[in-house]
Amino acid sequence: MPELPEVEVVRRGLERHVVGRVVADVDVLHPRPVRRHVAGAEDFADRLAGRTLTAARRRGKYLWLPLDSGDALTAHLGMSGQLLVQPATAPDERHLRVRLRLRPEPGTPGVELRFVDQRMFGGLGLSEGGAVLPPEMAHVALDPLDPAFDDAAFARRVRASASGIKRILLNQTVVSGVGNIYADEALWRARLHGERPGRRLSAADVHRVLAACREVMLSALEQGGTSFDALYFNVNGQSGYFDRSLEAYGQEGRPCSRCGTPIRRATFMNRSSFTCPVCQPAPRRSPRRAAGPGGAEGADRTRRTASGGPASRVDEPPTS
DNA sequence: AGGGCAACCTGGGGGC
DNA sequence: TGCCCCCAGGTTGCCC
Repeated sequence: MPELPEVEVVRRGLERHVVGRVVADVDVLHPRPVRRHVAGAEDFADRLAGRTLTAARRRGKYLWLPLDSGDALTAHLGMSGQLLVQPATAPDERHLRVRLRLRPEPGTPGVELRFVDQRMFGGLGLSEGGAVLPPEMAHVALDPLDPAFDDAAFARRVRASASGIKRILLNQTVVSGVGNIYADEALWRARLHGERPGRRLSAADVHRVLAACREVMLSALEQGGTSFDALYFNVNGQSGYFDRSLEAYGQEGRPCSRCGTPIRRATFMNRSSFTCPVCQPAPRRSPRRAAGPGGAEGADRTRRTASGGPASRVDEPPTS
């Protein structure tokens, strides 16, 4: 599950191994990953052939490689995407979707840039005139590691919002690069429950969770960034960070390392959230009760277990 | 208008 | 043994 650190590791790998190379030709083996290119897979391949990849850039979880044509090759890894640099002789990966053959340099073996993606939530694109910043990414905010990230503006925006802080952290138009895993980790570090409405947080709360986002992402970046020396680089969220350093995400039932209380899993936003019920107390009432006029569905009232069960969570098992 | 949420995908794993 | 359902979650697009 690539979030900012994993994508940044890929960017560095691209910078090192493919920038300056010329695309010889392109095979689109599955149409879905280039679905965003409305002119079709063939046009996508034609526009890349013969072009030089001049840089490797990133915004949030999006990548792009400016071309000498002024266009850009764009990439998003989605949930399961990988960008691999492989010798042309390497056997095809099971989920190989797009192959870019790079023009061989004298005296070196042929190399390919391969987009491999099991689930195909991600994809490649060709952004016209997108070398500086693809318009398709203009809506994406800066990430917290960007020196130009405006902490004060972020705090103002959070504190003006009725949404839960986790939802805000996952909103790429507010802050980019944070996904479900690092959101949970940052909230655990900041001792904040993800359903706490932004407008009920103090400025100190917001700065604390922002600092925590930076800490967890930098920590992951250090660990991931040490392991891609080889020509082959493979990043799909499996950095060592995942095994060693997670305090909350995926730790259901394990004792919180601060207070020993078992970490709890809850369903939120159609996915899992992991929290320490003691360090990260849930907001008192459901975040907003009947925020709007149409609260019919919300009739499912806050479920409360006296013995310290789930404080307030709506658990709806999908109907089968 | 902006927030909330289902759909998009596939393979692995658990349960029966 | 085999099948079926659930689960993972980033982003888009639709609905309210």
